[in-house]
Amino acid sequence: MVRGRGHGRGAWWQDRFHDIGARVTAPREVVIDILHETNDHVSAADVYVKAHEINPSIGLTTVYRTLDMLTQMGIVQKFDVGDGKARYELVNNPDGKKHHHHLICLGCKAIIDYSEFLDDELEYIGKTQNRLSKKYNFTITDHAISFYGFCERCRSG
Amino acid sequence: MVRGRGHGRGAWWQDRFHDIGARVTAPREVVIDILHETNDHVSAADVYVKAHEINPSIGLTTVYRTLDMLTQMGIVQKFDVGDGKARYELVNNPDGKKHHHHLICLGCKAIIDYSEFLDDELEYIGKTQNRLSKKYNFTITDHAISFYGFCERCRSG
DNA sequence: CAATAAATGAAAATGGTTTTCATTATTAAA
DNA sequence: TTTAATAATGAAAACCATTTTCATTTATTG
Ligand SMILES: [Mn+2]
Ligand SMILES: [Mn+2]
Ligand SMILES: [Zn+2]
Ligand SMILES: [Zn+2]
Repeated sequence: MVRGRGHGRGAWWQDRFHDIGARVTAPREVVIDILHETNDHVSAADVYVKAHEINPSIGLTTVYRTLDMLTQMGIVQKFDVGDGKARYELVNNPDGKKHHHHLICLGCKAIIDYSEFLDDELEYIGKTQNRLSKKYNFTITDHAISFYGFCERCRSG
Repeated sequence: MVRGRGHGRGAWWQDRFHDIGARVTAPREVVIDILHETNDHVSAADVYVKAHEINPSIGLTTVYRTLDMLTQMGIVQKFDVGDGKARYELVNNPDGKKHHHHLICLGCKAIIDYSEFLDDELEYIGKTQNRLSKKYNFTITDHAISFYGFCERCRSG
């Protein structure tokens, strides 16, 4: 781990960028700031709208490219709710959310984070992961648990 | 063509169709046959190609519509691997697969079914589902567990 | 068979995402 | 600081899975 570079707030991701030979640019900084400021599961278009408010010269293409790159780096988690557009959220970094999973409403597509009961999860996932990777000769690097159903508002309709 | 309700091979889905007032048509029969014959996680285009071989007059639109309808009815499970096209598989019916989850290769997008260790899963999921639905006032109807990683072939490259 | 409405297929539209390419900006070297 | 190399950018176009439209066909019921 390279140290002595990231001083000051918000420098951690710049270190990560330097480590892989990627440049620190204004559009990238804006995108990451936006991800920091929201607690939501945002689409590329969501990010683009906010980025455009901050700096109208930032294009949608760059938003996509930055989100892809951050996903590749493991800084951002990309996932799908079933409405045709990918969602993104900061995860597993100093300023982002910790390991968690989702409740997804099939009605309004709302996403609820949950990170309770992680000890039970650790036990179950750990054991299962071990057995599966052995049995199927498969290197497991990540997992996702999603519960589907209906939120309070959508339960009536 | 017309069979008595609940009698004969392949009639189970026709009953389900009748029950919701949907008609039993040739294209729908072809699509369901194709889903039966494969053990794969197929895309709409995959199904279309096979359907077209059997009956060239069947259109892609109808394949989409049938897959949607079957998903709606819970006969088919639709899900996303991250390559931009939805996948479908028969599930939870007399001729389909039983409850299971997936190992997804981030390299080649291969999907491995697993249904082992269901007793451990039942315990963990059941407990967690109970606690979550109470805490978030959320009616849970389904869940998905996915492990991501790399299959044997993709581990080298 | 006739009446009726559901289902179908071809073509066009949609919409999220990716590609292309000329221009700009970052970075390390001089 | 200037410069050279090249990574990054944005606008527009392309892409492509999925959906919509609509005229036609077909399953179903009596
Ligand atoms: Mn989340
Ligand atoms: Mn499966
Ligand atoms: Zn809802
Ligand atoms: Zn693979």
